[in-house]
Amino acid sequence: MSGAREKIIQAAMELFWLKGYNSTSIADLLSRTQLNSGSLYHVFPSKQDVLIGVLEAYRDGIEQMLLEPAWGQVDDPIEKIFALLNGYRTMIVESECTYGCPIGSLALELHEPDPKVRDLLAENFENWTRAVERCLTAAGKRLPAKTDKNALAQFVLTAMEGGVMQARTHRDVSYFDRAVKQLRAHFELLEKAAKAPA
Amino acid sequence: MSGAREKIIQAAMELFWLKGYNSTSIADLLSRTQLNSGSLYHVFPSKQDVLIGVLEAYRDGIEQMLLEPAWGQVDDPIEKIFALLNGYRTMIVESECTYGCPIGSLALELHEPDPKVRDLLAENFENWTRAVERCLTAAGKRLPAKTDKNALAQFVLTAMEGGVMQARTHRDVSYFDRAVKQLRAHFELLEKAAKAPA
DNA sequence: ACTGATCTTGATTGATCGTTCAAACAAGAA
DNA sequence: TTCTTGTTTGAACGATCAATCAAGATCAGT
Repeated sequence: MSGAREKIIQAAMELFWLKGYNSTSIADLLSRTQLNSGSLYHVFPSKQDVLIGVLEAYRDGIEQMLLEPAWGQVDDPIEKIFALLNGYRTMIVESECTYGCPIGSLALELHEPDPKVRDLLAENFENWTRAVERCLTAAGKRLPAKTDKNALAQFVLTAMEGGVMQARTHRDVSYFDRAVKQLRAHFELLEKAAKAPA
Repeated sequence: MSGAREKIIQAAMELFWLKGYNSTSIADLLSRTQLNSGSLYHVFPSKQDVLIGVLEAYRDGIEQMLLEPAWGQVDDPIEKIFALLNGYRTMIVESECTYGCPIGSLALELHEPDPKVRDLLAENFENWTRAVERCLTAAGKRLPAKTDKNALAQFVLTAMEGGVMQARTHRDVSYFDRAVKQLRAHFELLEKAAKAPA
């Protein structure tokens, strides 16, 4: 019964997010968790296994860590999507525009990831878009019938990742806000098109 | 008259793109350029100065490296935008879906960049969006008069970066294609709205 | 040929990296 | 007690990192 694994995962989630994977050393993890190297390597055979643990934690925690907080008091399915984006906006502001999506940052930092790692990154993205896609399906006839909901859900992720990237690069939330505003405009055009079909 | 500087920049552009900044060692640069460490440090005081040189090279080369090749035989201003995106598509395919935007990858990899580095990253993004914005301006009345052309240009970058990120994560161009398709749909809705104002 | 500035050589530095492992420790079963 | 099994300790390892620098080479100007 050692809480070592949880302690390490928690510290690694924060450090990988703050400094990235390559720039986080085992020594960083040890000093943060107050463990010895042997204990860490008893639980995780290698640094990459810590990364895998972190990605699994994000994957398994998307509901309670991300969706539930954002959707607390939102019912409208399309507003749920923008509530989710607004959750990211909050994190950007709270971090003084240094926030980066943990998954997106890792996806770009790791240039030749192990298949297992790449699969977990993809799985995280998929769970995210699937959640958005459920909202789109719930929106029903407010969107044109021919709408490719999977592609549109991916587009929401695209807008989020691109917006986060630019906001951090410029250290200015307004870059994120403009991306969301454009996405909002796109949704309004879609809703208008659904009402008055050509 | 030493071509050392150019040799290093060229090698660094490729290596930073392939492996990232942190994972590219000075030794990598030396073996690639067949130089000795002293020569490199004679030209660049530190590794970060190599990065700065690379970012300046991207900034100064955007016309001939990126825009001219993509716009060779395209006149229509809106098609120019999609020709630019198609250029990225080509690079994704040619790299077997390992392509990452050099600037975007660096922007996410460097978590606490020197102000000079951050400014250069931002400058690169700005030049890119400015080029797109010129296309939007050239499109004139095909877009609604109230269109925020700066925000829309940023949105094109957003779509590109997000699409590239997902295509690489999934090792599948179709993720990029879907992002472009959604952007295309957005432009078509805008053009339609411009013709028949509410 | 001489001088001074510029550039190159490559062995070397100290720090830090991920990882290992023999030894010590803890706790339950026999 | 004694044996077993699981866990922790932390010094140490070899590799690699960015960076240094005294010494030598090269070149232009005189």
